[in-house]
Amino acid sequence: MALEHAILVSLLERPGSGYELAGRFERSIGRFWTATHQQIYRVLRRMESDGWVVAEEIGQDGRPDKRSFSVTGVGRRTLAEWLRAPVQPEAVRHELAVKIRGAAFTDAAGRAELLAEVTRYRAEHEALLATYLNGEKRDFPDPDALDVGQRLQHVVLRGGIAYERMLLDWLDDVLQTLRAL
Amino acid sequence: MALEHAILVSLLERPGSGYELAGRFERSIGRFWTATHQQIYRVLRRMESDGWVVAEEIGQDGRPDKRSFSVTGVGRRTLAEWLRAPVQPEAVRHELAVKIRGAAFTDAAGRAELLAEVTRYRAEHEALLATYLNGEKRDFPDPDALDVGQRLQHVVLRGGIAYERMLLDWLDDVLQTLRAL
DNA sequence: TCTTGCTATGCAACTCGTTTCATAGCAAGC
DNA sequence: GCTTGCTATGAAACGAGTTGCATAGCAAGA
Repeated sequence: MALEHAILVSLLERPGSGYELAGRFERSIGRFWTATHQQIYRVLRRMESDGWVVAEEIGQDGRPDKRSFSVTGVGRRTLAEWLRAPVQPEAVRHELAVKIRGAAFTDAAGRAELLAEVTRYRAEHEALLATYLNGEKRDFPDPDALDVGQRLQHVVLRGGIAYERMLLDWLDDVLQTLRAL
Repeated sequence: MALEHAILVSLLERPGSGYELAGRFERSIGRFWTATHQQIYRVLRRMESDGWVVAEEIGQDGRPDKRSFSVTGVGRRTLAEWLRAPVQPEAVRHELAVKIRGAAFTDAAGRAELLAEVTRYRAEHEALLATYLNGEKRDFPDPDALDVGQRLQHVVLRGGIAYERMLLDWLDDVLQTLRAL
């Protein structure tokens, strides 16, 4: 499990409440590690009781109080230790690939519907690539003038961009293959 | 959940026992949908009681009996229905990306260790690409002489190859970035 | 001879992840 | 006035996935 560690990284980049973290997981970190607010709150409680993070109660008027978390020395050391450990082999789950192989066992109408679905899926990822490229222009306009953290964030974003480009090319290949059956 | 559907596809490609399925998930299907033998047995039992598959008891001498499963008409229809449904947005979990961003919060020694780990990880995926390319040469030597099922299997394999190539390029980018910090 | 490994299936316990629901006040729009 | 939506947190239940263990016979190698 690495949700704890993803949270540690996010809180080191900037302290924040569970709610704020959930928002970040929706937006930026969720690109490479997804989590719902339920998971985040549960894991945060465990991390707090293990002393990895501490909460600061912030009373707000008009809004519910929030608890802003920051990483402790223990949390930093835990992260450093995890960084040294080998990357776990990841569990691949590519539903579309299953569907494509499954298309061998349906009729022409079913394959036509799959083709339409792949087209829709492609458009979704084209939009995602566009937001990545926009984010890159916005956040990293001058790649030579970045600090260490920004350079690392940038290389991860480049990974997302490379992935989306590869995916779009492959989806074109899939569409051609389906049409040519 | 799509483990059921991955199993249906695999059993349509060729009927087999839970054990054989587990082997296929280790080797070929596991490239895009992982599962352990525990999951497979459990799901097979549910699928059997729902009438998606039927078992044929095969007594073997010297070895334990096995139950070979094949897909029923109900199973086929279930698969066809699932094929028509939209692809679910997948839960991305890219541990290495978390580690790379985490590297901003460790010292030079920690970053050196991460660099070594990325190098090891790269070698692993280089080997994986080699087995994909070998499999492609072996199973699809003449791309123009394939039936529908093989064409679809081939395009999925091409996806795997494209992914690994993209990943290797990106890992080179990561290594350069880490070295230049 | 002993260990390791393969075929073949399964139980039990646990952790992880998702979904649904609940509370609560405020702001914005219809 | 009513609904929708945002900030902010959490309980409860369920479903999915992992890990460890058990059985059992045979084959191969140290």
